[in-house]
Amino acid sequence: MNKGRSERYDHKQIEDKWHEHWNAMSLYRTQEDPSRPKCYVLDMFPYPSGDGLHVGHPKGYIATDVYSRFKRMQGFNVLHPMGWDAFGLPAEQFALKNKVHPSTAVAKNCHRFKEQLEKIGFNYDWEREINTTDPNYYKWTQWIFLRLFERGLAYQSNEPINWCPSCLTGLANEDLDGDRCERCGTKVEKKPIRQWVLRITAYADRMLEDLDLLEWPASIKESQRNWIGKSEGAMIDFVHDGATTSVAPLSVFTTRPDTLFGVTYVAISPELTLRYLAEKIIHENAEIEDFAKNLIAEAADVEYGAVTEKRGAFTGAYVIHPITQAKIPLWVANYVLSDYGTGAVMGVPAHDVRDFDFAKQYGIDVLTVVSPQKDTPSDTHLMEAYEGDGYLINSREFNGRENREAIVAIVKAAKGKQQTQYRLKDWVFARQRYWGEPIPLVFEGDSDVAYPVDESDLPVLLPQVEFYEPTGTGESPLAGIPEWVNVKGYITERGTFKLVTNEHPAPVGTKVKDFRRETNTMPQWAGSSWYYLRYIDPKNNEKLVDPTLEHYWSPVDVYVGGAEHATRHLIYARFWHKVLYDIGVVSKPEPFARLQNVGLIMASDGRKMSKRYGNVINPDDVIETFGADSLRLYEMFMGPFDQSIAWSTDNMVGARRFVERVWKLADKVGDIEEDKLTEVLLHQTIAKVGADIEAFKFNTAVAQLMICLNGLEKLVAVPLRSYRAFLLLLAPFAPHMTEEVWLRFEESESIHIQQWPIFDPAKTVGNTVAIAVQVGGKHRDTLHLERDASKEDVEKTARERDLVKKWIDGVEVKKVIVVPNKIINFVI
RNA sequence: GCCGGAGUGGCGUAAUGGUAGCCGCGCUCGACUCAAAAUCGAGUAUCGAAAGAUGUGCGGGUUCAAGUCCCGCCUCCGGCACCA
Repeated sequence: MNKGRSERYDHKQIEDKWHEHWNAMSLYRTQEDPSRPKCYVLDMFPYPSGDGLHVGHPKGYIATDVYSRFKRMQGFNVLHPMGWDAFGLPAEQFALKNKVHPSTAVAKNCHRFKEQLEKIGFNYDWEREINTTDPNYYKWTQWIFLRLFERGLAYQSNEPINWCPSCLTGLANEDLDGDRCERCGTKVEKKPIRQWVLRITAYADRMLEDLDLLEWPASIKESQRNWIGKSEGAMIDFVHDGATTSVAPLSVFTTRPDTLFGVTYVAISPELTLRYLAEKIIHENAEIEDFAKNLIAEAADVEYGAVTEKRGAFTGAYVIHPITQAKIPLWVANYVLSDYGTGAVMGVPAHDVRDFDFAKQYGIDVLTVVSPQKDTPSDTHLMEAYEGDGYLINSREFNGRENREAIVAIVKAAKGKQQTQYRLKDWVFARQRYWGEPIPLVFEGDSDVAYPVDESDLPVLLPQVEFYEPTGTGESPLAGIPEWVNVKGYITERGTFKLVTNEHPAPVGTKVKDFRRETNTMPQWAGSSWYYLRYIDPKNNEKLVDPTLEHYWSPVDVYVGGAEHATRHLIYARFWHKVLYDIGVVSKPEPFARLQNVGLIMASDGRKMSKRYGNVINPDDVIETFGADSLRLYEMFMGPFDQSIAWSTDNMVGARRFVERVWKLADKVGDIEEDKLTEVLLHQTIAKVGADIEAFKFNTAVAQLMICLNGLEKLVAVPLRSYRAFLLLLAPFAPHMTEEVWLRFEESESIHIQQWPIFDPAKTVGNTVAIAVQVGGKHRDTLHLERDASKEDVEKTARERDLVKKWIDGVEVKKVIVVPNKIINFVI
């Protein structure tokens, strides 16, 4: 029983002690157990920066910790791992600045991060710790690349890509913030360099469709939908006027083929104009060439997103309308984007605001072909474009038909074809930097035909070198390491490159040749696109993941991280997962069944916490002063989990008080019966806390625990039964203190492997209820009655109350509404 | 411009269409103390002495009853944006 009065609550002593014990007894080690339901709870693993953690970082980790402890107590076999996303530009730049090798810096930073995390008392299974920079890990990142390569999902490109002149590397579209480098804010340039690109667009449709399978926040799904940007429409060809049959016609993409008869010009982007000039499709014309070049230069100058004046010029060339065979003037226009669709649009001024503006400005005809009412003559003097639906006019045999309904027929008549267009672009996957996974490909001689490295030669190790500064020429620093680049080997019958060394000579009779390695590395997103699978089988060197284990643990049940990953990590990981699904490595179509976004913790000044502003709160300091349990409780209590809220050390004090009051309450615990009121309170609390944790409403779960504590404190003596249940409910939030107190009353093992308390719905309600009395919708009195009292009794009692009489005497009561156990309203 | 989300005390916030402000912070008063801190107790939306009235961004509406539902606005946050 009660082992004497408690000592003063010494969080430091208690927390250190339990970290050691839990470690020693491997309390949180996870093993597969097909007899129990599994629950895979995952945090977005951190990039271990040199600055260490601030109090905002662990908020999500605390939530998954609470959730996973709760699920374990409910009988689930829980997988809750942690690791490090340690490749990438930030790590490399940190290393350059501090004059250490990235691998040294990473090791140090990981160590520091782990130390900080351990102080918070997380229940991670550290035996499954992973690190994306570990060759045993990136072997499999490279392996996945080879699968992409062999399926034609990785291709080389010399198209101009986004080049950050400050980071000295190419960037994917997703790494841009408008037209600036998302990392350093520098305006990116278009630069044609050789790149590896992943064909993510091939999966656009499936990624869009399968969003419906996911229990994710609506905002994230919406962001992904916007990012993928699907448009249904048609591709329609306009033959160049006077061109020979060998010249390919000009294709335009349109979502409004129904307006085809309203085309009064066709506009092409300045880039396409230059190409047409070069190919002599447009007659040599220095004026137009200068004009197009100017438009390109201007566009590069203009602030991103700014709406600029529409400008254009007639090129002198014509195209032929696919149905009417009319000659349509070909214009160059600054509002036609070169990298969406075909870089050409059909101009329908009457039914597109942009085309209307352009046509007005240059005196181009406006021809109405859709009229909102049937049999209404067209308004030949439109004041603005009509983008709505209606009936076709001026459209020959299609006149009178509903515009949408006629689309298929018009496309057919124009010999066009239905087509879907996406905003999403293929993923620029190569980086011209040192600190990333080498892309496992080789080239023979000067050829640009790539051969995949044979699987038996994986991983392709990143060479340990002194000098790894970027070259700035667009080449990776690896290109400057000839002893790494130049290799000997042969091409196997499977078409793979097999390395030949002194230790591993070629089979007799094989012709060994010189090859050079691909020197680009992978972007930081590579390692994080599949890491959730590695935790399932972290030591496997034969397979990416054992199928039985994968089948047991997949998918991740709850994934927690910041909303800023909506269109990068969460898109890339879904893409890779679907490829792995197609080749049978994983068994579920989606990696993350449920996603919960964690809101930022802002500094108390309302700004982001940042070293730059000097407003960072270090969790180590908070834990030193208040303890990890208080920090955990406060971060869960501060507000809705997904909302960003400012840190307040004042409010932090409240959490600490709560912990101390629970601690002190142990002194009042006695082996006595639970009275009815306390029983109801406990059952209500069990119900509420469980439901709230499941729903990630930790703030109201903690509030309920406080309500419960307030109730227990009012008792002269606290029944052991009640206190026990309370500790169990609090254990996921405050694992150290509850463990310490628990073992004062129990001979048993840890509180964290106990059964979660069960509640009886019948016991969550008391015998009496408070019923509000309203007269004319206004609150006038409160009745305390037996629960489930009849409507008649409630009304009778209410009518006898002075406070009610006062309002209903002398007025006509038209109606009486009674909501059982809640409210009675006299309608007057 | 399109899409998604949010506006409630001094502050963080809470409310299956059913007593708006639970819980916490702060503040006020009281107890304990030589004193202070800590702790404990009482109070704390606004106006009003009270009765009562008012009150969830603004304006309408539906309903016996609206923070919650509907219509029209305003503001803030996030995504996309000359995307054809």
